[in-house]
Amino acid sequence: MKQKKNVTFNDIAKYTGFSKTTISRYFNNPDSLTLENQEIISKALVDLDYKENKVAKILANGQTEFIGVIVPNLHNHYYSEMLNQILQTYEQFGYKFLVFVGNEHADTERKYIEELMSYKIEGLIILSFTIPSRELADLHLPIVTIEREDKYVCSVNTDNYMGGVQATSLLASHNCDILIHINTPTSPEIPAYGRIAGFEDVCREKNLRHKVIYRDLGSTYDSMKKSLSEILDELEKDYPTEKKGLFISSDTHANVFLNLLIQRYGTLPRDYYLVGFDDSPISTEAVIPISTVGQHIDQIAFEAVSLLVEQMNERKKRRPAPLEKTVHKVITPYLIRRETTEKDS
Amino acid sequence: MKQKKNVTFNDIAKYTGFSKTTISRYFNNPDSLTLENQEIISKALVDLDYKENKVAKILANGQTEFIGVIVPNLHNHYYSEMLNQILQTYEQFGYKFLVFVGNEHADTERKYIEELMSYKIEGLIILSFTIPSRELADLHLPIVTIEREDKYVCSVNTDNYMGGVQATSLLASHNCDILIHINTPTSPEIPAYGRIAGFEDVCREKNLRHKVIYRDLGSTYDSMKKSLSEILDELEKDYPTEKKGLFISSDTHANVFLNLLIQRYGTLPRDYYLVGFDDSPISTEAVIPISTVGQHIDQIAFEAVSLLVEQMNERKKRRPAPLEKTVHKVITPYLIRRETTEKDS
DNA sequence: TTGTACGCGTTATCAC
DNA sequence: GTGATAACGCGTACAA
Repeated sequence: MKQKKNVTFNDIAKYTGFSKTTISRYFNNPDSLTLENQEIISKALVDLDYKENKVAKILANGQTEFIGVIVPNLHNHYYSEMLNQILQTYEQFGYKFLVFVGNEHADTERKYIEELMSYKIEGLIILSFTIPSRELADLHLPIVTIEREDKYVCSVNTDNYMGGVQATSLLASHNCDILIHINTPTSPEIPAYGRIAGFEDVCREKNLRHKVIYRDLGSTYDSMKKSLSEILDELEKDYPTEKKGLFISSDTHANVFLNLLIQRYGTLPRDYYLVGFDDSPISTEAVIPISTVGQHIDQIAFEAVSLLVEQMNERKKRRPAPLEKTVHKVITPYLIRRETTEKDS
Repeated sequence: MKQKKNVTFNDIAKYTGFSKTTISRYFNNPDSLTLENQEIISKALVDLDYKENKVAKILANGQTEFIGVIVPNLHNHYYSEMLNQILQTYEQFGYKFLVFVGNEHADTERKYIEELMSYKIEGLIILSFTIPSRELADLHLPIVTIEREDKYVCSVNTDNYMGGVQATSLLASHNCDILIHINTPTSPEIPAYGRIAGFEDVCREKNLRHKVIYRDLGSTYDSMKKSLSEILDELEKDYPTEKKGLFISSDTHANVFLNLLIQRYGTLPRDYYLVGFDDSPISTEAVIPISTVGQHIDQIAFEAVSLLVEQMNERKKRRPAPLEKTVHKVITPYLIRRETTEKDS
């Protein structure tokens, strides 16, 4: 089967005259060998061109150093960038990632989780949202979710409420006559709901005229364009003269809305103020750079892996764990003022 | 160490009265058991809640079903979408992917490859371009590269030459007075060079006035904007009245150029025709949808994994392999006509 | 059709 | 400081 048989501890042992045990110790506890013997083994490794075999190591000590990851997709910039940052943590923690794309299909994701379990992953990071956290908790495996329903498991989320507050306050500071938030219908169970709550709270607190427009914009560019075009018509009709401050649920949507305005008026009319969400590339690359609220994706990824590593380490102790309550970390977002709010200022 | 000891073949064997071997056969060659006994074992699996352990399986038969993947980054839509499609092939081939982000640092990538080897990956897909294919070939492992220098290894690439021809022909069909191709300095060794060759060949063949502008546009939006703004100035100066057909190396760059024009003129001037490359989201989301050449990322990913699987299967045969020459598959791109060329038609 | 015995390459537990 | 020996959980000749 195998091309060339790999060099093993046995080969090194024979070559050097030591036992397998000593070779093992050279790697795991070198100080217990004399410097002399370390040298001998070190040389043998080179002579024989030894390559380590982590599979054997895993079977022997049970530590795979694997973390499973399930993302809904990688089209969405948020997910691909999050995966990017998660993978980067290899440098700090040394864990390897087995990645699956769930495509928002619960049973597929369950199958993936089973496969991951068979590879003895030590922990799991979940970005997909089809499987309830209740069910995830039953896996009895260290788990961290990111930006999804997280009642029964540990999680790291953006402070969406604060994001909503920041965006709304920015619009308010420009003295808009009417503040409008456009979003898809959102369950209060998921973190993104905070954006809506933040918007409403600021408006109420400051006693501002406002409105939330809930509408499913679809996932294709055309459906988004169609829905937003309708919304634009409504706004033009309902608030023809008012200075309108729009907080739109994502930069992608904000960009479509902006393009509609440009196509209609050749420029961004003075009575429109726009803020998006995510600080995704499109917010920079749009004809007119879009003000937005950014999530610290790098921090979130790092905190998620940290939180997971903590749990995994706890598991390895002899007295397994005090298993405290589920931890929910929250990362504060940042506001970026760009031209859709700071016009020719 | 371990929470609860896992149920093993031994446990099932004791429970059912069979031997471990029979249990193993139940999974790998069930037909060799009587239906009756299959039932008994099947029931035992449920009773004991058996979960398979692939790590042990690997150590025993050497087949990890792991494929290593190294991408330069995941910011770039092309890479994240390619990874997306690669991961999807799990459904057809069952291979799991260990993914690393190389960040274009050769030594880091070498370290990652070593780590991957220690996990006994069966094959490797390389999208990063820092390590020469000569060196990759020396790993003596099934390898497929995608869209990079591939002299000594198998690869799957887009037919960049054809892409260049398509883009250029489109511009030519609009009777542009001058055709211009903007690109970064590109080595003839990498597939993307074909775009330049295709452009030049079409222009020469049709005897068209043309020019290739080589310029490093940097990687930030601002540097791109700055460089392209300079190029725009040059074009305005050199070809003030000519109908200009621009083939730009990527949609991202084409979008920046488009935005510059819009900012300058409020609309896309009638004497500018633009074609980008990649069919990335920005080409659709731009103020004016950009004509572009699309790569069949799904096909490329599928062919890459297929090609790899072929090599891996060959390795498992008793007479290892006729090891033919390296295979280079080529996928034809598609042209999308959008508003930057098909104006009000 | 089923079982025995050994191997896969490492770590862990004792001894010495 | 070092070495036997037994796990780890499964696959596979070979035998019956």
